[in-house]
Amino acid sequence: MPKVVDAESRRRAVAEAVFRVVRAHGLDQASLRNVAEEAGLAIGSVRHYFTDHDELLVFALEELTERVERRVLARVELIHAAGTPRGRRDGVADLLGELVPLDPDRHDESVVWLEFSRAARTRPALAPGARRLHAGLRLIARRVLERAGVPDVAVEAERLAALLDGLAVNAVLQPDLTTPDVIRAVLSRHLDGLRVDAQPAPGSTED
Amino acid sequence: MPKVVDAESRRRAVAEAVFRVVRAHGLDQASLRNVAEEAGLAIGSVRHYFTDHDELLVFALEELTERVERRVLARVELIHAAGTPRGRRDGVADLLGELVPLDPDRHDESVVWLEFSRAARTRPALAPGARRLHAGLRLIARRVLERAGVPDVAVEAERLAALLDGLAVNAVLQPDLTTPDVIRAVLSRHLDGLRVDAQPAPGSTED
DNA sequence: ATTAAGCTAGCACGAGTGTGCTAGAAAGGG
DNA sequence: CCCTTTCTAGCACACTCGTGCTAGCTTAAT
Repeated sequence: MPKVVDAESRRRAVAEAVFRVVRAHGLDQASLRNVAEEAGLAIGSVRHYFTDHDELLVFALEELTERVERRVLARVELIHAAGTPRGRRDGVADLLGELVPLDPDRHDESVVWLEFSRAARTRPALAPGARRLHAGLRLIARRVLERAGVPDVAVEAERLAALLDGLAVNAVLQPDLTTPDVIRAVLSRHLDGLRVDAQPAPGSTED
Repeated sequence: MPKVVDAESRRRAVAEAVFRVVRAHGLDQASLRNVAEEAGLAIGSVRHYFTDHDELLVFALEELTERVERRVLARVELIHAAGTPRGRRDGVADLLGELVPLDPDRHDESVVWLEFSRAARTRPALAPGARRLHAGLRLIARRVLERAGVPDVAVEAERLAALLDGLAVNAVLQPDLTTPDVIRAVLSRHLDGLRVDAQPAPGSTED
């Protein structure tokens, strides 16, 4: 048999190249040729792992989603582990901080998120992935607020989700004005207004 | 002399065509050919009014900005006219509602705003216009909060601006989930949390 | 060493892009 | 009338795009 290459890791490497191109020049510049060059491969090689241009973008979007989900789930574990209300509040702040561009890595992630989400508006192939990310954020917001005993969770979850998205968008579009310090201050102010460090709601010790 | 055509109104008509194409298919589809067809003109005609593709997009962005500014300024007039605190609070709510996609027209406007702002990240020609819109929103937020006597205006203005941007983005990207009702509820909740209907700050009767 | 599969590399085609340039149509002033 | 200027229309060029297709390289099993 031939040279055996771990196909999945190769696909992930190409997805990384997609992220770099999108980051630097926008999603519409993520052509097969540009991505192949960024990945250090010939265009034919990329097409050996992805039948379609669409499939490449869909895979990259799934890759992004999984990466975010992995990070968020790790944070959820930490919150479960924390016993004191104080520890919980810090855990929540860290969890939400995970979803907002506080460091260069997450900044890049937000850039790619915005590019893909925007593209999904006019590219049907990307719509399911974008929807999943959107719904995931709302789910997290809802869970966090329920646990904290915040009233009117439906509206508050939308408000929190909109704030997080807004901060991410601002950091992406005007990074010199929306610095990590500003983001942290705004987020902290919002949590104070919600009294997230209050006692947990009754019957919320499990799950 | 020849057939005299009002050049400025013709440029504005072409800009409208840009908006329609961007709305329907995204900014990267706003090629000279597509825009010309949408405007019912030949590509050569469009190029008679715009030397460049960039100039066309920059003009369209300026047109969008002027439209928003006109609407906002009209609202500011109304707030100045209102005497009672109650009237002022309603005026503020209406002003902020002007910046968020509550009806189809403003929805389309938000779509175009997001497309241009995003494009400005990798297209230098659009950067000044996008920056102007961004700064304008913050200026309005700051002014409104100062008038309402909200403490810590710097952070609160960023929070309000991020919320407005986030609502707009969500309405653009997932319009079936982020309905006008949701937007109104979130905005109202946020204003309640700020106590915008409190007494105006001392020395804020002028300007 | 031979074989066959996975992999790499790239040519070719039709479609779409911005732009330089040109030729004709349209219409008010002489 | 004709002329001049604005406007309209579009050809042509070089470029990029996704994709169908093919030829050669690499390597593990026989």
